[in-house]
Amino acid sequence: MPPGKKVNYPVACPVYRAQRIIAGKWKICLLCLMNSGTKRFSDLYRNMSGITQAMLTKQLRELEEDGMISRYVYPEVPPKVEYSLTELGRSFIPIIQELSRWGSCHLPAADDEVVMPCCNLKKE
Amino acid sequence: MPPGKKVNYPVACPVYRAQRIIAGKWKICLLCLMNSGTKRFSDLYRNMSGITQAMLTKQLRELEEDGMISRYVYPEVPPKVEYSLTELGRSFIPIIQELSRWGSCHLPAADDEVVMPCCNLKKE
DNA sequence: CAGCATCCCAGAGGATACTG
DNA sequence: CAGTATCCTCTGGGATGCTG
Repeated sequence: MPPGKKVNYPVACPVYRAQRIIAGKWKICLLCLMNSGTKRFSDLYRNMSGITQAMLTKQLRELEEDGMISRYVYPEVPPKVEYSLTELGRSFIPIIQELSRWGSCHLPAADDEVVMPCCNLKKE
Repeated sequence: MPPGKKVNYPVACPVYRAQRIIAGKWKICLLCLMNSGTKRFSDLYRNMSGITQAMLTKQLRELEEDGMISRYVYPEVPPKVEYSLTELGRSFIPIIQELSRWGSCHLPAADDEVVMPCCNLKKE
């Protein structure tokens, strides 16, 4: 290997920035669910088994901070909050589909295999 | 949202299987380095600032278990070990490049930005 | 040179209870 | 309904030292 530049701790690299955004345990899942349209908190909660409300809130906040989703609060009682993908969020869906395709082609499937909703859209 | 099936804890899903494989802090970095050809342990170690030998060994073992890289030990003293991408490993490089492109286009770059070697190859 | 063995820690993830 | 607020657990990642 030529002298070249050392690869620094890769946090600042674009690939790693991208990876970090979807690193959360439920992030991809959420993006996939929202890909089919705007969703209420309760919609998401009811359709993800295993997640707690606290965790769901946290993951949603993080996705929002990263600009992947937007949050709209209706001024009502009881509260109503809707989440939807932003442009940025939508632009990431194809990569999720790539990952899914790669995973399906190259790796052994488990018995309890479940395919993310959005990944069934463009399965060639 | 229609009743449909609940999305189970997404560990068994192809996307998540794929994600887990490259989830390690140094995995993508290693794949990128090896993309330019076979590398010795010391090559990798010297070119990644911040990693410890213990950690490097661990990450390499995991990539090997996942079939992403292969390991060849020369029967010599002192030891000489070479690592290289497998077919599977090579097939993942394009996705890394996608991630990099997405990260570069859509996200603010840091000052100390470093781009993974392999990500400069196919930057359109 | 290319590891393995130990010990350690921060933070991601989770359980549970409460509320405007 | 859509959240906070606390507290707890587990594991990915790291530091350090030793060796065939």
